[in-house]
Amino acid sequence: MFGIADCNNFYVSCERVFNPSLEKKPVVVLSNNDGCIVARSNEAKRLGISMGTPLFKVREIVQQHAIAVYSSNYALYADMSQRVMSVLAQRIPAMEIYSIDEAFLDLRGFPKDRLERHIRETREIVLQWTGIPISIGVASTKTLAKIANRAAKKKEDYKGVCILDSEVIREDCLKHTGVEDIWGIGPRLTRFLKARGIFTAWQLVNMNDSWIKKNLTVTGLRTVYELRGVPAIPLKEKTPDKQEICTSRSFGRPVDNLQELKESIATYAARSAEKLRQQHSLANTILVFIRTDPFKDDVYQNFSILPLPVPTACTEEITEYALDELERIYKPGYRYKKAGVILGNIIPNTGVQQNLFDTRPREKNQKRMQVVDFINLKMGSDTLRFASQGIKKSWKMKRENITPAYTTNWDEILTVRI
DNA sequence: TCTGGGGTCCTAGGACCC
DNA sequence: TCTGGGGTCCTAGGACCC
Repeated sequence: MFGIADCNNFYVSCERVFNPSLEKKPVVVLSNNDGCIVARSNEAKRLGISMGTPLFKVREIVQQHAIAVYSSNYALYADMSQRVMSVLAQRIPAMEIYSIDEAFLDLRGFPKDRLERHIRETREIVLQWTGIPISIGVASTKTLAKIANRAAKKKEDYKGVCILDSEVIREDCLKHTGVEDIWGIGPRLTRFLKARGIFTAWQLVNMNDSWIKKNLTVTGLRTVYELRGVPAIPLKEKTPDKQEICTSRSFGRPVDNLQELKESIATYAARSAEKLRQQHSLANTILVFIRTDPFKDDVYQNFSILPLPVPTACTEEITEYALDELERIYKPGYRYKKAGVILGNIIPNTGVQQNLFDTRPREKNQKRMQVVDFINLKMGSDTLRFASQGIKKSWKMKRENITPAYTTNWDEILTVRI
């Protein structure tokens, strides 16, 4: 059996741990730059606020019902996530961390009579030790476990745990699951299926394989197998190295000059290089992109890809190239809204093909980066940084209503008065 | 006024090879 | 009038996930 543990309204739950007065009240958390709503408490969901709505479109409802609105606090959420995952890891033999708030659990070989009790206890312990409520779905495949998880969240009487362990329950669940709620079926396939009269998961699993493969490709066929109870998506215990690393942000205000764009690109290049070194890899290509506000007239967007002469993870070198590429695509007279750097063609940093005409002091650079990373790990990120990243960064993203980094910054630790 | 960020996987089609 | 067959590799674009 597979399980999936999913934190309920995760970002909202994190905020509530440190501010219990938010319990039972409508709360939402915003995306970066305070743009869209990306997490909602059950109370906010009931008020009809849907996932991904831009805040400005629901301002009235927010005011009318005094919904608490928070900027994203990723330092806090990432740390809380780690706590939840480490508690799960203590109780479950193997797992795959699937996202910031979800983990697939390997429950193979668990005696059936002890399974439910163990899962329920695990849920209690996570709540008690971290303050985060979770729901757990269990079934014979990942996709079915996802469906069980939805049921665990929706139906009160499941009390947060749903185990889908008989044919009768499976059939009943599939009949009550719309195709749009299947893991792996997105908006486009939903439209396609509904146009052909297929509305439920149960209808989908009864279609024949060749039709599914032809119209939904092999990924769709895998999903259908999983819904039938045949595992087709394995558990990935070890997170594979990233093949592509992207750092991009929208600006807090429009940026109309090259100097500030350069600061942002240097900042994103440095962050990307840091992620690259963390997984002991090197990049072969750098992509830089800039764009104006796509919701306004007179849009300009462009990108430039540079293949590197020698694969690298050196911040200085990556920044240098990235800034060159920026100059090639920058057009004056526009108000830019977003920029980013993507490193691609990533390879492990062992056994690198050298270049005969390379003049860079590679070993020296590598040692310097090691020192920079070490200091930043010990003294806090960005303790040492390149001057090209700018000092003021007045273009940086908007986060007008952010809570302190309670658990990761000594200066922002929670104060309790008794 | 205000609209996120970071990924993976698959396929079709073009370029190229013998 | 007639113009092969069988491949690989790469890229862009589209789909999906949270």
